[in-house]
Amino acid sequence: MGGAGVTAGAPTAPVRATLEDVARTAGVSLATVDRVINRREGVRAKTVARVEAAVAKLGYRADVAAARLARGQSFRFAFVLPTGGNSFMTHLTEQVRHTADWLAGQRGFIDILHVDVFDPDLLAGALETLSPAYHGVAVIALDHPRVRAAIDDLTTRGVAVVTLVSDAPSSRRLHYVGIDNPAAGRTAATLMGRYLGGREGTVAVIAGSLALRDHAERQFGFHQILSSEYPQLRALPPLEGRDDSARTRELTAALLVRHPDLRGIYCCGAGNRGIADALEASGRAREVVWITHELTDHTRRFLVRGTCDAIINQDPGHEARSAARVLLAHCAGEPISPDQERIRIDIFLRDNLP
Amino acid sequence: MGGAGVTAGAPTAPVRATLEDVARTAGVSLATVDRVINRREGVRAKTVARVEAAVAKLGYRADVAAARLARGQSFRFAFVLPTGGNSFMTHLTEQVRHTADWLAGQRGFIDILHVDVFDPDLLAGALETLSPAYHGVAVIALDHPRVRAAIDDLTTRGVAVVTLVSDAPSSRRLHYVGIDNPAAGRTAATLMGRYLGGREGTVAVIAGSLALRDHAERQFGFHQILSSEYPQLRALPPLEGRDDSARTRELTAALLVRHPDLRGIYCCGAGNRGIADALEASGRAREVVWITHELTDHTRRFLVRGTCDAIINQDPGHEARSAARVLLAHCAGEPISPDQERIRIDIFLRDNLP
DNA sequence: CAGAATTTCAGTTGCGCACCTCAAAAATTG
DNA sequence: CAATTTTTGAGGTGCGCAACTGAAATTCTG
Repeated sequence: MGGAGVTAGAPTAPVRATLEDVARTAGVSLATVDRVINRREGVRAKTVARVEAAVAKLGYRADVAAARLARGQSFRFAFVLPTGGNSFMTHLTEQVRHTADWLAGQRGFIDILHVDVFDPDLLAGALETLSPAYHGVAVIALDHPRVRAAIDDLTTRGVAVVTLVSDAPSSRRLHYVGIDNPAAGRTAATLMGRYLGGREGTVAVIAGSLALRDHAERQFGFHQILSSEYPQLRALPPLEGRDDSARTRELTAALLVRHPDLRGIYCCGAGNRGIADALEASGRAREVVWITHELTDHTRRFLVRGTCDAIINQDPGHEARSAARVLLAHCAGEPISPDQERIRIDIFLRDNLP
Repeated sequence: MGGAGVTAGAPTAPVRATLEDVARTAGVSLATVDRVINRREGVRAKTVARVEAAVAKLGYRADVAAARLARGQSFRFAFVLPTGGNSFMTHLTEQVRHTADWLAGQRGFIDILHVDVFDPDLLAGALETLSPAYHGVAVIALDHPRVRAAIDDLTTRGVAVVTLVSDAPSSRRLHYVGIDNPAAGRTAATLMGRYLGGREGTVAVIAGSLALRDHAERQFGFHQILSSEYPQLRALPPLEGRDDSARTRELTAALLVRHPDLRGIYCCGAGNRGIADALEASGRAREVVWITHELTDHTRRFLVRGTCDAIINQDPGHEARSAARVLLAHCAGEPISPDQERIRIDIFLRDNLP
């Protein structure tokens, strides 16, 4: 703007135009402006135009605080989270609790329901018997016909459903809050391939369960890139550690014995303590590249110690807030800004830990 | 909670406790509750305790919409951004504009002032002549005595100052919104070292200007890790490309000629088009590991094409929103949640691009 | 052209809170 | 005990908007 590259004069008037200002300059009453603004019917086209001109002229923008207060509506959301669960789920639950705290100031209320989300019948049952008082539901979904049906049913009943962390893509859910899992797997593969330079050898993949859509998708993405871009690395068939440390330790220990040329391990689920134990016990922790998911107290320690080489992460805080924002915006008929709601695939090395 | 792992009964009452509810259960008047809530004086300790007990019992939380409306205060913030500038700065400016849009609904108003932020005198001058009508300022700082003095002066006058992207650590700014630059440099070095496996060779560092604190810090962090962890890689003294593509192309071309054993380039500033051009012209784009900063349309293309190997990024959208949130929270006397305001060091590979 | 049906508009209320005033009540002091 | 100070109550106002009520203006009908 200004000549010398500096424009530090007095700011433009900080006063907001109110509905009344609009009414006055349009020469109509408050009520008429309200009808135009909120798209109620019963206003002549000519009057609408007059009001809209006034709105444009004054740069009127509704005060969201006043609008919310006047509307006086409040919303109830249910977050369906796993019972028990691993560190990541514990973090997520905690973040949902924080989000609930914040939302309580915004006329939004979150109830956390704990369900065994890995059992399709239990999960579907929980969704089916959900109180009709809820305006929205966030659920760690399972891509299973019964669950899908339950989600579709809720949607039909007018309840907004967002899937959280794990999606049910073919359902009629409103939105998915979580990462692109195949892309996360590809990211891990690229990192693995580059870290291993041109070396030949074997790479193992350990999942919690391939019945879980997110684990399967990560594994798929990983294999896709590894086989096409790094043919000198031989990927073993994926193992299932059931997200259990003890079992994962055994699997890892067996791998290390059976494959002296083991160069890398990609863990696309939980049970990381087992992997760390086995790797450290074998004495090959530094030479084997281990890439895993989710930043927790444990994985952070393994990364700092050098046992783990990279962590692919999704930010549970962001996910919890995003789910709440999407639900609230949908129920209040407000728009959302897509790129604020996109959950990124974080890569953490020892050096960029938050 | 529930026996079968499912607790999907009727939610607790969705009604919010109001100030009046608190007054009634505490057996005092609205005015007294107000005095307690807003920490006004003139209330006996015993009465304070009674009110606080009622607040706790009812789980009372002020309705932020109503509070904001009643308070009726509004805030003006100035964002001091560079004139012209590179892609990153253009993105940032756009994101600040979006943020301004959002903030306008929250009784916050942002004016964007364009200044040549690389000239300490101009920048300090702009800060000094800033209208006193502003409650807060976000500025891309320069770590220079005059700028520092200007910031301290604003702070003394009661204006909240946050530094954005580039800090002035020794000033009395309220908060720094940006990444840990030495850590970003270390991250680049680790990636470089790992990507190059055990190979020997030369690594070049290109900065915009080492007089810029962020560039210097990145370069420092990079060298630190490279020399201590990857001694087989020889880091050349940093070059200054002045964030200019043409000049950076020449520098890069000269590097490629002079150092046949050049294995990697770390660019901790702008001017990436020059690097890409020179690398692609030399035919060594695939063998030289190039790591750079800031995800833009250009760097994204270089990454997808394989010319660039990794991008260290700070999210300008997050930074703009965070600066606005911090300023607003400070002025309104509200708390901020630190881990939501922490700007992460993103690593982007071809596979996890947003 | 009267009367009915419809469209268009103005006026009013209240959301929950902050902030203010003034007077009454209680506690403290000499 | 009276005089003084401290604490509390009652009440009001207004923030900007949504939503409702009822009346006036317009159009339609026979």
